[in-house]
Parts: sequence; structure tokens; C-alpha cells
Amino acid sequence: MIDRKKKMMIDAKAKILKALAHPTRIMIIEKLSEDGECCVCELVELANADFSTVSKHLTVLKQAGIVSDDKRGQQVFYTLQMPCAVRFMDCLESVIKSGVKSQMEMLK
Amino acid sequence: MIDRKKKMMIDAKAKILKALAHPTRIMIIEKLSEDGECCVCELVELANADFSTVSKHLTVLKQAGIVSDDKRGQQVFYTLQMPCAVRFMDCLESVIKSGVKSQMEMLK
DNA sequence: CGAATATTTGGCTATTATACCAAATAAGCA
DNA sequence: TGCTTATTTGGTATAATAGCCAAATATTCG
Repeated sequence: MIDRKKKMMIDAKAKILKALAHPTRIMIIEKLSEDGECCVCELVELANADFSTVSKHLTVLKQAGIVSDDKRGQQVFYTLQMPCAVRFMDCLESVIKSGVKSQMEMLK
Repeated sequence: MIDRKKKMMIDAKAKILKALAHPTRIMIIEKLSEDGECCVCELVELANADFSTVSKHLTVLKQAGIVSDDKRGQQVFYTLQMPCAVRFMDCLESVIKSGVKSQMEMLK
């Protein structure tokens, strides 16, 4: 069994991970990491999806504390607030690449 | 726009993140990290869920390359294969804790 | 003020995930 | 062989997600 405090921590982690677990949101995060803050319209172009769709993805990221927003004029600019998310993505990238490599080894 | 290779990498990352993004699976991963390999029955006890439910969670983790399994006798033992996942969980833990702290600051 | 632009919200549908139960499979033992 | 234990698989009901369109909101500018 597991105590309540631990359970809450696990649920909090799950919430963040769920927010990260979507291709469009990953693209957004990586873009924000590379370019710094972006307005929604830039991210719409990147994601090649509906404006409303991207806006909803950004809401998910914001509610998980992964990005923050700042309205200036008509535009809203989003900024990455969780650098360790990107570090983890990079780690995943090397895991995936080495996985592919070892799969290719098996095929020999 | 984004090229096909990049898109595939992003989808692969999303797949792994999706596999991580469930409280029961997080519990399993942390347990495997602390205790080393475990049989399914130990994880059932931990998760306080149906045997079949836990088994399906383990299948998700295995298909994402996060754990591996080894059948010995009647039991199947699962082992964590992605240590950086746990490192990221730890990072999340400190992000969550500092978030709670800064929220409490705001309440003062 | 009224039009134009940027973004969010509401509503709907289609797809996907989750949990449990029951049944199937597999291994070890009497 | 037949029984028990450990685990997986199939079926199904329910809930959560994702995407698009249309409408609402907010801001700037003429």
C-alpha cells in the first residue's frame, strides 16, 4: 500500500507527464526551448493545425505548469517554464536512437 | 513545417511519454527502480488493482521499451530498462515541490 | 464607433484509454 | 494426469482526449 502524500505526488507527476505526451505539445515545447517565447500564431504555423486546437494544447501545457503566458497587445506569448522537460526529451532521443540501433543489430 | 524524420522522432517520444503518463505505471516504475526486478504479483499488491489491470499496464511499459520481462517458472519478472525515466521523475518531484512552495509564497 | 486581427471557448463527434470480470494459457506439483 | 498458482487475453462499459467549426472576447487602428 501507499500513503496519501505519496499518492498525491504520483498523481502530480502523472498530470505533467500526460501534458507532455502528445506530438503537437512536444513540438511546441521543443520550439519554445530553441527559440524562446513564441506567440500562438507561430506555433499554429509549426503545428499545421487549427488555431483553436493549438490554443487548447497550450492550455493543457499551462495548467501543468510547463509553460507560462504573457499577453502583450493582441498577441499572447508563451514561454517554457520547465527546462528539465527538454532535457528529458533529449535523453529519450538517445534512448530511441540506441534502441533502433540495437534492433538493427538483431536483424543482422 | 517539419520533415518526416523529425516527425517520427517526435512520435516516438510521445509514445514513451504516454506510456509513462499514468499513476499506476509511475508507481510501478519507481518500485522497479528502488527494488530492482519484481514479479507481477508484487506489483499487483503495490497498485491495489486487478491482476489483469496491472498486467496490461506492464504490457504498455514493455511495448514502449521502458521495462523488460523474464519468465522464470510460473512467475514473470519485470526490470526497468530506462533509468533516465526515473531521473526525470525525480526532477519532476522537485519542480512540483518548488511549485507548491511558490504558491504558498503567493498566499502570504 | 466599426472593422480587422489574435486568441479562447463551447459544442459536437470520433477515437483512444482504462478498469473489471471471465476465460485462456502455462508451469509446477501431487 | 489433474490441480493449483501466476499471468495474459478477450470482451465490454465508461470515461477521457483530440480535432474541427462556429461563436465569443479582446485589442488595435482607421
